[in-house]
Formats: sequence, structure tokens, C-alpha cells
Amino acid sequence: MAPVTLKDIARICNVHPSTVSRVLREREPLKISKNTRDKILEIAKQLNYQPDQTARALRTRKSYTVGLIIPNISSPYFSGIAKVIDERCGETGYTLIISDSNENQDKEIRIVNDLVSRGVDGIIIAPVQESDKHIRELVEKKYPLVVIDRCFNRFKTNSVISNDEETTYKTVKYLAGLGHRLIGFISGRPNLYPVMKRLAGYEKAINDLGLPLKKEFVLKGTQSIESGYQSFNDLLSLPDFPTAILISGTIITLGSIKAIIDNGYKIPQDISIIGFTDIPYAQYLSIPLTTVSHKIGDIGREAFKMLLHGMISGVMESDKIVVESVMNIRKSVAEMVEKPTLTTILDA
Amino acid sequence: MAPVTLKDIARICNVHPSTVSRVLREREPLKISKNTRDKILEIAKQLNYQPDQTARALRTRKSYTVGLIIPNISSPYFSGIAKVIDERCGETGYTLIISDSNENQDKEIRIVNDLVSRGVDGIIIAPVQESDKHIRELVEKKYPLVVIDRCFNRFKTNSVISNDEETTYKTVKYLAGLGHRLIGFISGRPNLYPVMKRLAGYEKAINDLGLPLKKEFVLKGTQSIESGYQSFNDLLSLPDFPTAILISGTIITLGSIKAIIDNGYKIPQDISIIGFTDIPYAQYLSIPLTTVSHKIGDIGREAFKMLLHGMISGVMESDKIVVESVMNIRKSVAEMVEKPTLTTILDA
DNA sequence: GTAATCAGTGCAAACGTTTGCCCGCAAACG
DNA sequence: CGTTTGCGGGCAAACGTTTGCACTGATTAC
Repeated sequence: MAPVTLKDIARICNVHPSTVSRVLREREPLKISKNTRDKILEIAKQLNYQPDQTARALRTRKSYTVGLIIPNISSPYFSGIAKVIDERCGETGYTLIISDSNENQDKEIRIVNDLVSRGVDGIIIAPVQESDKHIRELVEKKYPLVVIDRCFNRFKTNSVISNDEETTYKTVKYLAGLGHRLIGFISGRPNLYPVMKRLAGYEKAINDLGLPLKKEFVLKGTQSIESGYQSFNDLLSLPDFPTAILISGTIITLGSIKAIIDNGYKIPQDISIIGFTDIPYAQYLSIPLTTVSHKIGDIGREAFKMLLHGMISGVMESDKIVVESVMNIRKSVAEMVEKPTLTTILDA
Repeated sequence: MAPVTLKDIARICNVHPSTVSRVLREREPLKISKNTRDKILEIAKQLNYQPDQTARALRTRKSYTVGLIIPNISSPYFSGIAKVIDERCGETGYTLIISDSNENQDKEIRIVNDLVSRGVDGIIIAPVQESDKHIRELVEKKYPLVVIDRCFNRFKTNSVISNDEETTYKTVKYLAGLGHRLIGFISGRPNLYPVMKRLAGYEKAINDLGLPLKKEFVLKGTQSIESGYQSFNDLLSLPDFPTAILISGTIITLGSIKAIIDNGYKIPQDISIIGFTDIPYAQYLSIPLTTVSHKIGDIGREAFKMLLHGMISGVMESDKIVVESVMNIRKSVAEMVEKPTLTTILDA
């Protein structure tokens, strides 16, 4: 009934528990006679011995677990990242603890404390980014930690992010190249790192291209479908609304599409949209969505690689890895009939 | 640097570690003078003491963790369930360990062993269902365990599932009511419990309604987009293909939609489809998908409730809870022009 | 006035491992 | 033959908690 322990095996084999441990751990040099060794192994297998990881972790101060904290597990973006990190964990003998902060700063702090007191060997986190004290403390303690997707400006951390600024810049250029002059930008929470970067790229491109930068064309909100719906509605009620809109975030994209449909507009005839980031369903829609997709697999793998290095070596540097995102041109962007003479700028 | 322990606090307060433990645990009756109590609490707060959950778990044989094993974390269905279970865990003081079995039986077994040896207090699992030995062993040991979505016929377990058979029956009736007589059924892995139940409901309805039951109308495969694509292609290449198709599984649904588009057919003019289960994007598609959606929230909450009861009481019964699924009528099903005279049957 | 109660706290064992150290013995060495 | 070497394995401490028990001094009960 009760789980079998080292002592049980030791008693049966007439040896000391430490001997059993040595055999099962297989440390070098293993100075155990083949006789007792075989006997122990056989009994262990026969009794289906499973070491108590709790006891082991207490003794060795190493739990072979890593924590992953994401703001929303049902977002395909984050659950995709979780999947590849989980894969890498499995391959390297770690157990992954995934926790959902639900975009709630207090909950995130509770989770971090909990994970640390549970003795996880390292943490990968996509932070809520309303506060950074708890993260900074870990970083200062050289705790193995990697920040993904959203990184901090106020201090250095190991992080892996996407090149949102450049990509957004190119995206605006692409739209301008198709003749769009009135281009809008909609997002959720504006203080998120990727949103700030996208906005920066957007504004820079608008300026460089000499397009009108109207502040009523950029709308912010929260991380919810309703917020996206509301923002897009506001945009559409403008007397002279944009011909193309950049939408930051898949949740916001969903709300936006609903707003367009409810208003009776057609994509891309009436309005062109580009979504950040890609959603798995985007390509299967009747109007396949042009999107900017982030390389979820690369992000997850790089993050785990950095973390693993930190966990093994015991030293944490502060590298920042940026993975390139790519544009998926589908059908949600129309070419404008009257092309402006921007070609000279675009060739730059 | 090193984390602060009970001993540290005890030393500072000039008391025994056990006293510190008693104060911090706040067990009744708490026979500690207000003096020392206040002092300990203050120092603990000042030093930001976080109890070592590993040590505590070792001593108390209770870890306040629960394991959740799902076959695919990036499926919106499973990640949705994970989200509500995570919420309930947070509310009740448990930490959730989510693991992805990736529809791989071997990996699932490894995960189960790992979780058990990590001392989780209970497990919720949506099993791969190729083997059941490891599950049955846990059930026989009265290990707190709840099976969701897919349950076993060969032995009793606590489980929460959806009423797929009845719902599918009604769905076929609904299609027949709209004049469809050639109705197909496409699924992924056929040995999954919900798929079996859906198929049973489908066949029963076809029989009851006196419709033709053609075996080339029901196609099975694996859990992949490609499989859905392939199956639907096969169906469409039939000389006399169905006018309506039931599609089991969101992954298969994605593949099916792609197949329809690639073949140049229009939904629902050329073919009607109903998807099991609902996907968050379904209602925002240009052709909103008629789906059967499962009450993810109820499934998660009920499962956790059962598990919590088992973990607290220490006894596991074998209840089976079935939650009702609902049909979301949208626009992917067309009414047939010539209505058959099935009304008498349908009124039954 | 003595015995029983009780508040307040210390002591030590225990949870299941891991690991540094030591010890006995036999072989090898000089 | 005495000493070193090395193999095989036992001993006990330690990781940080929790908790039953014992102990002291004071209060209450009779």
C-alpha cells in the first residue's frame, strides 16, 4: 500500500539503504560488487520502486522542475510556447509546472513565490508587466530566470523576444506600397513591451513615409475581445476611417473581426487588416487573414536553452535573444486603386 | 543569499524552531504567548520567510499540488479546461502541474509515474486511451484521480464527460429536419471514448430515421490536421458525396475546412458541416461555423470538485458526471430545397 | 495545602534521500 | 612479514519541516 522506499529494498537485500541508493543512482565510481548490485536492481524492478522526488529534492537542493508562468494559457500563442517548452523539458528530464497568471499582477507574484518555495530549478515567465519588483529580486539573486515575449527596460535579464519594431515598420511599408495612406493601429494593454515596440515601429514608419500620423488612428485598450470590438467600432465610426489597420494581439483581432462583420463591412474590400500575431485558424478562414507570425517554437526552444544553461552552470548572464518574425501574406489586405508615388521612398 | 529557514527565525527570536513553526502554522489550539508570537511574526515578515514546501511535503506527506495531464495543451478545448482547473486550484491553495502527453501513451505513463513520485495529492487526466494499466493501478490504490473527456469502459473511475451520444443523435435529427439525407461522419482516432459515443449516436439516429447508413460516409484517422484534410478529400471524391458532414474534433475540423476550400466548394451552399467541438474563432469566421460546444468550464469545475473531495476525504468513489453539451446554430448548415417527409419521425 | 489543570515552550524523532567518512578485509607491494 | 592500496559497503548526518511528548511554572480546584 504505502510506496516502497530505499529501506524496504535494503531490508530485503540485507544491505544498508545507502548501498541501495548508490546502486540506483549509478554514480561513478560505483564500487559495488556485481552480486549485490544485481540483487538490488532486481528487487527494485520487482517492487517497481519509484524514488521519492520530494525527499531527493530536499536533500540535493535540486528538484528537476522548472516553472512556466504565462498570462493566459488558452491563448494559442502562449499555449504554443508552453508546448515546445514542455517537449524540451521531457527530453532533458525536467518536469514543467505551468501556471496561468491571468494577466493579474497579484496572482503572478503569488505564483512566483510559490514556485520558488517549491524549489523549482528555474523559471520562464511572460510577465504581466505592471510591476517588476519580484522579478528584479530574483534576477539580483542570480536565480535562473528567462523572460519571454515581454521584457523590461529598467534592468537587464535573460530574455527572448521578437523583433516587433522592425517587423511592424516593414508591415507599414508593405501597406503603403499597396497604396494605403490612412493606416491605423489597435492594441490591448499599451504598457506591454511588444505593444510598445510595435507602436514605435508603426510611428517611425508613418513618419519616414511621410504619411499622416493621426492620434485618433491609434487606439489602446485591455486584453479582451470586448476591448478589441470597442476599439474597432470607434475607429469605424470616424468620418474618414483608415483603409488599413494593424491589430496587435490575437484576442484584439477576434474582437476586431466581429466589429467589422457587425458593421456590415467586408474584408478586404472595405477595410484591410493585418493581425499580430498569427492564429492557427487564420489561414483556414474564408477570408484568410494576413498576419505577422512569431516563431513560437524558436522562442520556446531558445528560452529553455538559456534557462538550462543557467541551471547547469549556476551563472546567469543577461543575454537578449531576438527571433525574427515573419509576415504571412494572405487575403485580408487589398491593393488601393490609386497608387501614390511613394516608390522612391520604398526602395530605400 | 540562502533562503531563510525556521532555524534562522528561531535563532533571532531565541526560541526553538518548533515554536516558530507552530506560530506560523497557526494550528488550534495555539498555546503561544502573544509576546513571542508577535516577535516571531514580525521577524518572519521582515525576513520575508517562505516555507520550504519540499521539506513540508516530505514531513506531512501532503504537497498541495495536483497534476493535470492532457493530450495537447495547444488545443483550445484542453487549454480551456486547464484554465478553469488552474483557477480553482488557485482559489483552494493548490498548485497545478500541467503536463502534455502529446497523445503519446509512453509519455503519459512517464508523466503519471513522475507526478506520483513527486507526491502530487491528486491527478486529473484526459488519457491517451491506448492502454489503461497505469490508470487502473492508481484507481485500485484509491489514488485521488479523475478522468475527464475520455473514460474507460473496462473499469469504474471518477469521471466527467459530455453527453456526446445524445447530442450527436439530436444533431443528426436536426440535419434530417432540414432535409439532409446523406450525412457523413469524420473523426480522428476512433478508439477515443467521445468519438465512439458520437459514432454510436450517429448510427442510432441514421437507423431510427431510416436514412441510408453507408460505410464510406464514415471516415477515421488520427489527431492531425492532415488527417482531417485527407478524410474530407476522400469524402469529396465520392461520386455521390454527403450533403452534410459531422466533424469530430477541432483539429479535424480545421483540416476539413481547408479541404473544402482547396476543392473550391462553398459552405454551406455545396456542403453543410457541423463541428465538434466549438472553437473560439468559429463565430468570428466569415461563414460562422455551426458547432456542438462542450461546457469546458463545467467539466473543469466538476472534475476539480470531485478530486478535491477525494483528496480531503481520502476516499475515492466512482462517480460519473455527464455535462450537457449544446448546439450553436450558425451559418454552416443549409436547408435542403426538397424536404423529405420525415416529420412524423422527427416529432417523436 | 495538596493535587490536578493548563499555558508556554523545548526536545527529538521522523519523512526518504544522498554523501562524506570510516572500517574491515584482501591483494599487492616492498 | 609488515605496510600500503583499493574494493565493498556500513554509519550517521543532513536537507527543513512538523508534531507527539515531556517539562516547568503558575493557576485552579477541592
